[in-house]
Amino acid sequence: MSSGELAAAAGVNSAKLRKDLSHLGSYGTRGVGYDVEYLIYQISRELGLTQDWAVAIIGVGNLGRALANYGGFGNRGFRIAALLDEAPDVVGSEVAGLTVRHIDHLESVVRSEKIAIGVIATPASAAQRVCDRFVAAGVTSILNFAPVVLNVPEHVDVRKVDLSIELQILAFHEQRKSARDQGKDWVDVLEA
Amino acid sequence: MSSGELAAAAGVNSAKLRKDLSHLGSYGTRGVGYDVEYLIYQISRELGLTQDWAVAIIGVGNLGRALANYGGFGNRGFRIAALLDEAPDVVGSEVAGLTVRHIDHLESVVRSEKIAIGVIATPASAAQRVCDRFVAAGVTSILNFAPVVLNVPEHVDVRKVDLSIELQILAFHEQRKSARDQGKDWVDVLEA
DNA sequence: TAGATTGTTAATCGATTAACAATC
DNA sequence: TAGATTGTTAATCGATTAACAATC
Repeated sequence: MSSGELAAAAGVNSAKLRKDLSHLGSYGTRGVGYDVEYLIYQISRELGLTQDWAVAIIGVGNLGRALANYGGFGNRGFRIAALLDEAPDVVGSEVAGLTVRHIDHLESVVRSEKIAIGVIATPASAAQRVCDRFVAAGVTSILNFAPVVLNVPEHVDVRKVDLSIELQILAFHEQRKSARDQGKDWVDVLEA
Repeated sequence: MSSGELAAAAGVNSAKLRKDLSHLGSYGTRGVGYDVEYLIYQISRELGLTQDWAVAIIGVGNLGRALANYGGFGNRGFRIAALLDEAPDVVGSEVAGLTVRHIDHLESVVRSEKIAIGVIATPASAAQRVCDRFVAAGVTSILNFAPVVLNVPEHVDVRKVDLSIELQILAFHEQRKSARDQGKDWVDVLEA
């Protein structure tokens, strides 16, 4: 498949597509194009999707359960390897095929399961404490759903998922729509 | 407060900050700076945060419950106005202070509650059907948590929350870290 | 009036795109 | 060899930043 076809499918410029792909290496053939199958493999490898990543979820409330049951992870190389919680009525129960363990086992679970990514789905009040334990146990990638900004050392990556930001973006567009209906053209300036 | 101070706090260039603020209007005073209180109000208004937006959540499983109980929405102008589901054992139960109604009431709820944003937290199989009903009922902003790409008319905004993308970003960085440990310097090129 | 700081114009920088030599 | 398409260099475009006239 040529860069032109790929670019059209992706909705980008073909020169940009070729330049971007060239960062990964020289996987095309002049006069012929790209082997899509091979390209998918190379990109997946580059993005780390060909590896298997063990994930631990801390906090087995509604959000933790939703994450544990979310099917999309498995086929992208993520394996939910452990669920931990503090509440006695949750510890020991089975969720998404795993037995929930007490949070006291965090350090030993990180070691035995080789946890690469820690997911924090606890209330805000517990998040920093859990984070500190992850960091002390050697986890350097953390996904935080709690509505607090976590303090971590330089070498640790934290990504914060703030569900209300998505709503805010929609609300902003919604407002623009009604403003435009009222002939307030200035809103278009902000579109850019 | 001067643009220099604001820029330092936000970690951006002061000229950029001034230029960006100038898009909203001329809210600074030469020789003096900006009134932060007033600036916050103007920006909030611009972003639509001073309005009250009614939100309906369809699908009251673990994710729907987590969203309904998420505290962060209220103080940003979002009000969960309705929870709808299909399952008889969920309909009629109380979640986050609201009684779950049957999805048959979608159209009437959109009208009576003046729903501005529809949140789809159903299984993938039901998402498009729910989406179509939202659109037919006049909702033009949809937040989709189901792992499917929704088909909507031009004038409808859809935002898709894909939880595995956040994990993928972490995995990519995690891979970079270990690659760097092995002296593979090429990964740094991708950082840009 | 002198000092400070905005809003905006001009200069710089980086990213996107067009063009083309290399080559399948 | 002739046609096609890559990988990359050069040109273009837009966004960021520096500089400064306007003005509080």
